[in-house]
Amino acid sequence: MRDLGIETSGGPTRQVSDSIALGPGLVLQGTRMHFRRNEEVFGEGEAATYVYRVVSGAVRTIRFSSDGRRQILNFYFPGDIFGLECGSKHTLSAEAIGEADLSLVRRSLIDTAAKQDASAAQALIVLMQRQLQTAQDHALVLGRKGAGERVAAFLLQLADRVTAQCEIDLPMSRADIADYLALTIETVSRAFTQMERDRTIALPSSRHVVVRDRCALELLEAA
Amino acid sequence: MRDLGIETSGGPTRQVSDSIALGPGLVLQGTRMHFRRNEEVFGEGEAATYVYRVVSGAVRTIRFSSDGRRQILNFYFPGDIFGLECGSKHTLSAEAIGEADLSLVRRSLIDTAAKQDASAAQALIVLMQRQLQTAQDHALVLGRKGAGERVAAFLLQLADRVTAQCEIDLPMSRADIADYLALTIETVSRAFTQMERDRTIALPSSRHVVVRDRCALELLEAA
DNA sequence: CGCTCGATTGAGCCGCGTCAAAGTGCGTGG
DNA sequence: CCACGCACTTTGACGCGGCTCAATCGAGCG
Repeated sequence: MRDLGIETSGGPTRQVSDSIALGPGLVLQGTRMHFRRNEEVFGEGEAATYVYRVVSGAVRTIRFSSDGRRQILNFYFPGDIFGLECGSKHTLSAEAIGEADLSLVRRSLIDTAAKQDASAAQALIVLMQRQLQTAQDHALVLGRKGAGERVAAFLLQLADRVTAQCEIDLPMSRADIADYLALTIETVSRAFTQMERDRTIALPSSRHVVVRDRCALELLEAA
Repeated sequence: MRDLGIETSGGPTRQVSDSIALGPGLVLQGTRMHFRRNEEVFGEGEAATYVYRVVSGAVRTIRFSSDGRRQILNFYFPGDIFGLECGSKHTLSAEAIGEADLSLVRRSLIDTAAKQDASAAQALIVLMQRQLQTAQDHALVLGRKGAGERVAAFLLQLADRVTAQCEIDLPMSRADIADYLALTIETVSRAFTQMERDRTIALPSSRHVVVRDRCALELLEAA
């Protein structure tokens, strides 16, 4: 893991105080850090010292299968919390997709808070439950959907997380989408092209998607 | 959900007191219940009133995709705890695979215990973490492995959970295995047959697997 | 003995991966 | 400002792995 720059003040990355809301009335002080494009936040096997909250940008969590192929397990966007998905050691790695600002809180602080405040512990459990739910949804997509349906599900999922419900700015590349959906970049690209042909979406640029017919997309997902 | 038979004493199913260890020195009283083959333990959308521990037999958790295809998310064996994977409502259903004895504990009791005892809350979080880890492993298998590798991974996973490291009694049908691995029964069957031809396993009967060459199995899984 | 349900085996097909070649956008340097 | 290079995306041709459909087999049970 790169130097977190918390003990060493005055590093090149600006450090702004930030906070993570854990429970009602319980807010933990965090340290803000900047990560560059494709920079690793933490790696598989490392000690899980911090929990992270996305302030700006986006983060992907990765695991590699034994033959070296990459599987993206989840994407995290501003407001999302990640890094608590494991015990003492990380079982996956996390990378900034583009330039990203994260807020860090020591796990030890969180554990202490959870011990003293039942509502904090409850909030932690709810966070874990949401993560588990997401992982199971993902398994369902990977197990039971075809290529077009996977891409449709992905777009709908993003659309629900974004303010402008029908304009999606993709922070990630086709390769990232492919590795998340367990497809190839070619298949993802073809799915986008097909949807554009069907007037379901518009693609003003490869990273900008306009949902023109949400119903058609939902129909596609269900297929 | 079927009548839990807890308020109504003297039902047809025998009720034996049992317990669930939540933390060091913290054990919750549970009620033992018997479930028949393919009987539903709880259903998607129902209120999540209980947490369950497998005493004997095996349980599968299920979700259906929008087109009606079944995905098995996990199998639970004696000692395993399930039913805490969601908030107030179940987002999946659970069924007994064969005859099964389960120990039930009210969630309200667990929540109370977690509020009063920090180590209990910690134990809950560890349980959730393990579930999350399992779900992510599953996603990796579904996303990145071929048919033979999936079946190999499945057998190795079972072998590690069973006392006799190389003799596996499968409580579930080929259909269950197929729906867990997101394959068809035919493909699962062919994978078994292939492994038998390669002398990697022996199949004295369709539900009984003998691992003859664990290394070959591990090699297959990694493929 | 014959029925039924689950498992196995075979033949053929189709969706997605693989390989290869353009096409596009953007930053860099002349 | 334009030329170039690089990374990313798109598009096409083709092959293969796993799904579909169908028949057979085997075990448990009335």
